[in-house]
Amino acid sequence: MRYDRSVHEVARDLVGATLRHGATAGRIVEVESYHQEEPACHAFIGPRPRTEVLFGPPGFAYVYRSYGIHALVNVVCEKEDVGAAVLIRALEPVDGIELMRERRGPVADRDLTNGPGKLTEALGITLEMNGVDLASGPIQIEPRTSGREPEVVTGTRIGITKAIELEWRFCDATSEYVSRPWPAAMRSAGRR
DNA sequence: GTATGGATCTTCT
DNA sequence: GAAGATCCATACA
Repeated sequence: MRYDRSVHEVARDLVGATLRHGATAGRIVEVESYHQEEPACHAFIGPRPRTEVLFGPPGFAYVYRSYGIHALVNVVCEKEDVGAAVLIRALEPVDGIELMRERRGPVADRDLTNGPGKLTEALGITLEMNGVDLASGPIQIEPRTSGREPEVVTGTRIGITKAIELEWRFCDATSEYVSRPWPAAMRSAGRR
């Protein structure tokens, strides 16, 4: 997978790919793209110590702390010095499901990885992995080569207060593991 | 089923 | 001091 191109193209291609860390892996079913041109992106205000990875070369992991509690994982895209990344928001468990259950505690299987903070906990991805190389590091991404074809649908991003009009959320409509139900417009169009 | 508040930390005002 | 790319427990319908 090449990451030195439009963050939105990469986001679409990541739906259906596999995110792997150690013995655990999941099929990516929901992502969002962020770009320094819009205010919801951490890179909007320019490079800061916390966000320097966003401005580094593509193909690296940007892991940061959200709401003081959770680790969220992103894939850095576009060329160096451009701050853009794809946030991984939900997975379907594929490998190491027992280990995920141990890490996540007593929750339903559906809740193992259907949120950005949940999937990092289930896969054991921590803040220490900020800046690791996805081509050689502990976190790997395997492009979809066979198996189920995702039905990619787009919508507005979730959990933000700025640039909420941009439809930069990409989901697999065939998956039960998206983090939230579809926006009303999608449901009324006949999707689930 | 929806609604609300707490946990906890980095960054900015 | 406040807000944020969140999750969970609890309360109520």
